[in-house]
Amino acid sequence: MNRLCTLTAPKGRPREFDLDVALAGALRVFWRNGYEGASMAELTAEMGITKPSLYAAFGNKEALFHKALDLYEREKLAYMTSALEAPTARAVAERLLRGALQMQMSTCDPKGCLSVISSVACSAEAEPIKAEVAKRRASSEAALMRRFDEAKAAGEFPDGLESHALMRYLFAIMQGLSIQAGSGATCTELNQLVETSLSVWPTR
Amino acid sequence: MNRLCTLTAPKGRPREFDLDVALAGALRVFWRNGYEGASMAELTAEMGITKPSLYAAFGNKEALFHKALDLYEREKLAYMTSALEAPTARAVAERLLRGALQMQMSTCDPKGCLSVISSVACSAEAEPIKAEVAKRRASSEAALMRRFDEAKAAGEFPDGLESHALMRYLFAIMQGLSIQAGSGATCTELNQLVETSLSVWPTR
DNA sequence: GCCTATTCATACCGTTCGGTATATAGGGAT
DNA sequence: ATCCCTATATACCGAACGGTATGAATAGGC
Repeated sequence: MNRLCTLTAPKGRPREFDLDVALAGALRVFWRNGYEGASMAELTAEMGITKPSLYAAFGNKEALFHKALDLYEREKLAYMTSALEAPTARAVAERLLRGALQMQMSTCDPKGCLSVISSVACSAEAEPIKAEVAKRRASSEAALMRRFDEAKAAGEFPDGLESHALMRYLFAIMQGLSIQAGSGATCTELNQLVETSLSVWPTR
Repeated sequence: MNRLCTLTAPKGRPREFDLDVALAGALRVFWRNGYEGASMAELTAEMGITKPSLYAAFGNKEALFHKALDLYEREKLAYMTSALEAPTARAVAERLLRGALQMQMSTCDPKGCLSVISSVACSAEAEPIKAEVAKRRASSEAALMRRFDEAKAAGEFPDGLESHALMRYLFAIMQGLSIQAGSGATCTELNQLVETSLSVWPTR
């Protein structure tokens, strides 16, 4: 009864596709079209699998979206957590803005930010989707606010400027960046936006 | 053959609903749900008319959306054009930001900005919608840029700060404002965002 | 009163939506 | 070889989608 690997040969017929590859395909579709704009037909086409395979492997459309959102945060939003390690609040902001810019300049990924797209779209059916995205965004906001609280305690901000307000301001710029990227702004224009934001960043 | 008013009694059976009231209802639905998220069933319910009446009066869903977008710009975005008359670039920005804030604080209107919502959502079918919104936004951007060009010529900006870049920066903040308003930010938080943006506005 | 023109209400069109029942194919254990 | 379990492919489900055909209702022009 010596089993060398129980993971690679579980039981019945092995699946013929790669879970990660399929999920990456699903992410692309959700990213391009939003949750409601992504049809099962387009999803299965891009993932290279049939509908029953999709449902067996991922549950349903909403569960698939959650897994795609996990992948998105893990692979595409990694710069956000690492940016928090920068030495000053301004450096954090710079790494966040440049990270967002760099992501939008990728020619192989869809434009815009999946989180922003999903928090906007759309009808009543997608309310749980919006709620989930809001929850995750709140956690990102909390992390950045903690970092800015440190910066404020270190005296990096002008008097009267709350870390909470500055966090919200920085997020607004990044959200605006993704909106503009999604509606056809050029890399030059997005770069101008980042540079302008950095040039007006408050100093004490 | 003296006709006092050819407009009020055209020919056949008079319509039993008010065009403007119905259009206002359509605007609410598009505003809440986006173009694709708005179903004909919800539209007709909110407009208080039946589907054939809708098609006879407005054409089809896309034409109805265009008319609703016209109404939106006329009634809800009027502050944008009037803001351009402010004496300085900073005053223009202040009126734009406070105008956007005031609109988001209305308790009877949906949250977020219809233009932003429509430019994000959603699938391939809605590509002409995105294009139309992009066209209108470009005209708003051009108007603000002309105004900032004047300001730059008047020496209101620091050296190296282009009016184009500042216009894009201000739009980004307003877009971020509408994103945050649409995902449940409180009036206090949105007000903080506006105040912070104004407090860092560049001066020469 | 009758014709014409327009609106209204109902019922329906074909298509697409997310999701599944069913039968077949393929690998591990015995 | 047989059994068991899982993945595959096809074909299908009811519901909702945007849009329309149809006939009754309601006005003006003659």
